[in-house]
Amino acid sequence: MVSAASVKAPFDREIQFAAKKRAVILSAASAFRRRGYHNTSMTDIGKALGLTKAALYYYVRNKEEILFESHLMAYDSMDEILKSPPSQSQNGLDYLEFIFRQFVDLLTQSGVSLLTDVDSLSGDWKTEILGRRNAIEKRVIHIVEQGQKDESIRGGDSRLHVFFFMGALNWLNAWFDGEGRLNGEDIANHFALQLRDGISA
Amino acid sequence: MVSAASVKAPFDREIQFAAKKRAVILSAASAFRRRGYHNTSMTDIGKALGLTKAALYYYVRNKEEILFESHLMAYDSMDEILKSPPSQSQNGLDYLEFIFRQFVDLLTQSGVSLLTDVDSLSGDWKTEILGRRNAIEKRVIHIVEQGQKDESIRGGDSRLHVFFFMGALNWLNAWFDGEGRLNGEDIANHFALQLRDGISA
DNA sequence: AGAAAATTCTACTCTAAAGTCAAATTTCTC
DNA sequence: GAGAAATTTGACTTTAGAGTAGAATTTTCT
Repeated sequence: MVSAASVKAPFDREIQFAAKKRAVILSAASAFRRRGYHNTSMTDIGKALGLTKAALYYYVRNKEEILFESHLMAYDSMDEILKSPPSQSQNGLDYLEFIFRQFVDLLTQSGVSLLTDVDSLSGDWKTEILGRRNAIEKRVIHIVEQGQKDESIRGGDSRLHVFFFMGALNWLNAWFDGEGRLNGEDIANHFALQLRDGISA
Repeated sequence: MVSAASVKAPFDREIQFAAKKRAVILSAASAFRRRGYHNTSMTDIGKALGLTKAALYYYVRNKEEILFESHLMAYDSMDEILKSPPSQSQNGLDYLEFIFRQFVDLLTQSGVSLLTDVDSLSGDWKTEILGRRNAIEKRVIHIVEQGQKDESIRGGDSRLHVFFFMGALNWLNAWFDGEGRLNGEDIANHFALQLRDGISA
């Protein structure tokens, strides 16, 4: 169904503004991922969108806000993925694989990027982002521990289990570029298997 | 045996200079790892050694050289590790574990850091560093392929196998901090197991 | 001790890039 | 199509931090 609201969207000022702001963040995030936050100037970000640097300041307060929102966007997506609960038949390992696959898809299919440059954020912004990352990590660790309880996942330090395959995810984000022989699905399949075999009981 | 050369070292000008330069690089590399290249100023680097910024320029041409040498230092260590050949009894998987353990030890025990900020290098320096990284990756991929041949490692895209656990290594470098409950040996044991189980045939 | 070499410092300059502002342009509303 | 609101721009200012020069200090050597 096409809602009344969504039909009106193109004429709604706020929605238009939000959509453009989002485009700025997404485009910048992609550049940050490829070249790094500090190697991407506001002029670069503008140019990629056919704008001058000054126009960007109509959408964001400053460069740091862009970095902050880039991080948020990634963590929002991950939170979204983590919302879907396991089906009753699913043991911990299966559920973990299910989540992990979606993480891989997120990074390979949607334009969302996992950024590493948290230290370029200051004060509250940094605190919030670190908090979000931590919460996600905790959530995944919890899934692993569920799996250890139902004996689908082998024992051992659950955090170390998680750090290992989350590293694969972060690294994937760094080398994957959308071109090349490897497509997202192949990677997801391969990684899912390596994840399973690495920690299954 | 203490060689004549090493006894003389403290009086040898060049050796003293090289040792100090090395200390600059190592200290800076550690700061780069923790806070990032661009969030570490030359003044910071100097302060950590009880020097002013200007004094650093007695040892290095510019900041970029420090980044370059930091990278080199890590890759030299990894090359060193990769030099030891497998023993005749060792299959591909065992040899890979042997190498991987030493990589983990390198990052947790010695002060060496794996940096990610390659894009802040320019021209030849960037090319060289990317080349070195590539060579190491190739070498590790080759080990995996040996393991696939001797059937100790399961089939599948060898590069993807490697990307997975090399991601764990890079990520380890980002979160490990020397304090905390987890010591290097525990991590090495855990990671080695997860590596094996993830790809063994 | 005194000269020479090595090392470090103070006090600058220079630059890239972030951020600002008032004016120009485009888009929407009636 | 006129006026208002939204968007974009060119031409600035500002700033953090890299890099430099020459003097000052420390170390080494005879």
